[in-house]
Amino acid sequence: MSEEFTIRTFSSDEALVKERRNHIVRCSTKVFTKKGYDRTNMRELVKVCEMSAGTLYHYFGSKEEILYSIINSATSQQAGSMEDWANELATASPTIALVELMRKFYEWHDDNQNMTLFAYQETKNLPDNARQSIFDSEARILAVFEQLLTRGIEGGEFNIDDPKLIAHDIVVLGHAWALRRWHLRKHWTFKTYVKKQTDAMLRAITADKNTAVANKQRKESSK
Amino acid sequence: MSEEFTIRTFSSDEALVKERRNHIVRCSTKVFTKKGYDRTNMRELVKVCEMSAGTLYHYFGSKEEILYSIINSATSQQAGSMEDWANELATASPTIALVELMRKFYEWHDDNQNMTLFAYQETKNLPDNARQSIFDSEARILAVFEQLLTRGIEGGEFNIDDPKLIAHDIVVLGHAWALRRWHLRKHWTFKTYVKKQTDAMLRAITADKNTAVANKQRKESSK
Amino acid sequence: MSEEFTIRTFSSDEALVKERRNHIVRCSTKVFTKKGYDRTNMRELVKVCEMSAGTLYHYFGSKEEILYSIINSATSQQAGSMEDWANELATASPTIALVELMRKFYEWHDDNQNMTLFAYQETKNLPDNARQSIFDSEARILAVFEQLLTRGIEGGEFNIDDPKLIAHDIVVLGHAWALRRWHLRKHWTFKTYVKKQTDAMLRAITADKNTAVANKQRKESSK
Amino acid sequence: MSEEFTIRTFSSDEALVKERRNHIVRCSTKVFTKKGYDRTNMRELVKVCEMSAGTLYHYFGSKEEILYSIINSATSQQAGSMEDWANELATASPTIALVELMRKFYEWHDDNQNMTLFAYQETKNLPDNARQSIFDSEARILAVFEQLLTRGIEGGEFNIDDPKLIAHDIVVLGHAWALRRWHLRKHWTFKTYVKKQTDAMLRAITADKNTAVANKQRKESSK
DNA sequence: CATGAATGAGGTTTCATTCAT
DNA sequence: TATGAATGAAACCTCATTCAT
Repeated sequence: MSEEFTIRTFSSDEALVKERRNHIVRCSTKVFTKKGYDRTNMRELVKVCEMSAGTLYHYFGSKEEILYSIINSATSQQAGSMEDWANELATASPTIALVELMRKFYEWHDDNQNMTLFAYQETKNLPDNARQSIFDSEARILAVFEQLLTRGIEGGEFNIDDPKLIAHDIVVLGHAWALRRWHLRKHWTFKTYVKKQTDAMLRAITADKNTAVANKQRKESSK
Repeated sequence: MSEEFTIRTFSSDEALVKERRNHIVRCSTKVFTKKGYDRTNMRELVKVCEMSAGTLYHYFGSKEEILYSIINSATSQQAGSMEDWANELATASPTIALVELMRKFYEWHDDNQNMTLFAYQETKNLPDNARQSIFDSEARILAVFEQLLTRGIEGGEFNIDDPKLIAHDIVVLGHAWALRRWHLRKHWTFKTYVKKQTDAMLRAITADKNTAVANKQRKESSK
Repeated sequence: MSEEFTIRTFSSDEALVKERRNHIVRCSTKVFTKKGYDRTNMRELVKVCEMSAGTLYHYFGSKEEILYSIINSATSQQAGSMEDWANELATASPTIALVELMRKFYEWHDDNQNMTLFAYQETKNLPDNARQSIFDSEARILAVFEQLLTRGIEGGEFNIDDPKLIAHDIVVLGHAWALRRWHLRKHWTFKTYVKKQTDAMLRAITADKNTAVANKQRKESSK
Repeated sequence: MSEEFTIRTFSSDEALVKERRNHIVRCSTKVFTKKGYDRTNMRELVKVCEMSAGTLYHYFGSKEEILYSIINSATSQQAGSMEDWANELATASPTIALVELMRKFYEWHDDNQNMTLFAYQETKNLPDNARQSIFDSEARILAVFEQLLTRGIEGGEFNIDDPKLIAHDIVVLGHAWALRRWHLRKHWTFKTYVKKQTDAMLRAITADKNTAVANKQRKESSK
């Protein structure tokens, strides 16, 4: 089993380390996601972080560790938000919850378009254990959708074979808004994109009334 | 309007230029898509092409021009194949044609997984006019699906609001097989992935019988 | 004449300065002699000294001053020990005293192998006045042997042209045990090395009986 | 068993590689041995070699590889010379041969004083396999003296217990001229140093006449 | 047309030392 | 007195591209 990917620091003041790393991640995210990892050099990074190279290397051991932190921070923060939103919608009807959650998810990728592409680009080049950690956050996001879909199936509201795959499709179509903005922007605004994808998804997974009733009865009789 | 992205050569023997460029593109595709553009250096490129640096620079003006050629060659070749297949299926029923075309398209991305991610990664960094040329090929692929969907709608077989968006979704879910192989491979084989996505797509867009008849009539009465 | 090499401090409490400097020298000797001067950084030094960089720089003005102190401390301590031992052996027969003194000297270099090589390596790079100070201690060690040899000559026990050179050879062959351990360890243990070198030395410098008597007479008649 | 220490090159023209490496080694030896390995930077090295950094790194993979080449070149060249001289003296009497060989050996270290110290300093920091290769050359030099001493013993001319140790002492006292020049130069010129060490060595190892004759007879009777 | 040696700017990272706290 | 975060010059090495052969 591979060890956790660790980030070097020369400081032992945990609060300070956390603060400085946050600062560095926040500042470098912009330039990294805009220009790409390899095309951004440390000189530039240091400039946007408004610190000296030496200071930066007190809190990170390498450029790659910063890369990891940027992607990991974005992805795990996203996963956390999704889980929070899902909790808030735990009592809403699956349909309403799904619409809302998709909207939130798609909004995140609208707000962080560069990050979405950046994560696709650079996760590949991370060391195994670092990549695994990113994938874990990704999995949490997929799980949020999958659980909601499963709730809908159990309630008879949705009629889906493979909720895992549908969860995956929802996520991919959200990413697509960021990954393929050049094509999409020509034809749809963000609002219409979300609306249309949400509608299409609901149409595809909503059980028709007969089926819904049948499903519900089947569930209940099997208790 | 921006000028076309041109590729420098010192040779005037067009046939030779074409042959050498093909050779270079073919040889360097593998190493570029595997290791990434920035992480592949010219020394390695020259080695896999089995030529000297000087020769390579006779037929290409820069590393970036090779990058462009690789992506452009792959994308336009893909667009060409899609158009050919669509022509072959021009008389088939839209449903059958769609299933077949999706399978072909997904197979392409299964066979060229690295290329799919590579194109997403690197197209961004190309100069405007080069990027535009890639996008044009992408647009041809989308058009193939859109036209087929439109044919289905016109024939009353499909019931779709926005065939452009559906075409886009089909394409994105094909790309996903390559982009997200780490997640997908855990749960589905290529065959089941294609089957499930195709089925889901058909379920979502196929008009139920009543609707189909109604659609057809409406279409015809509006002529 | 060049000024003495001085070591900066920001403190005026002499006892504290002495204590702290001793501590630093003692702690850093190990890591310096093991890894080399240039390959040991201040971070590591500060860690083994269990103090902050700031504190360390209160008692030393630079890394080089620590280097000097380490070598000087070792060499002058060695010189002191040799002088003490020589005094203890002042009444022993020259032969016995020499055997004993060589053993002590060789033992020192067996116990401080890294230091011996380190002093050879780094003394060269010290500023002139610092180097001179090290050389003075070295000279004291040579003097101990030279005086003992001279006593033996005067007593007619040794038959030597140039006791200064013999003293030098004794010292060098002691250093060799530390400098050339990789070669020597293959063929000899420390014990046999000392025994053999001592025997060889005695054989080379001991006057045969006739010569011894003649020498003694010559000396006395020349008074 | 450890692999050989290899030196990277990007060229496949062996003759050119050899020539350039020779040039680099020759030029950088001076500056390296004068200032030390760590205190000499690549900028300076490149300047004295009159080439660009890129060119230098075509023929060596790292600064350390140059270090190795410098030491290895000097040591193996020295070993070669010693073997050649020993061959030329193969028919001379052991006493004459030893005197001559010592003179040659000491002259080498007089001519290459910086190198001698440099080799002692830096061999320690080389990787294992590189260090081993240096030690092998060292061993060849020791073997030259040991074989000569053994010839002298077999011919009854020398009376030595352990020729390996004597060989070692001869070598160390030669090195000492370079390592300890600051002390030695105060008291002896090179000529007198060689003369005195040679004389002392002969006195120590030459069998007295009775012993010599006895040795010879014993040898012959045992045939 | 083909070669591959040469370039040198620019890449990432380290380091001894200082000084505000 | 003691701390350790901050500095920024300078370290080693790589690279796309050229041009003499």
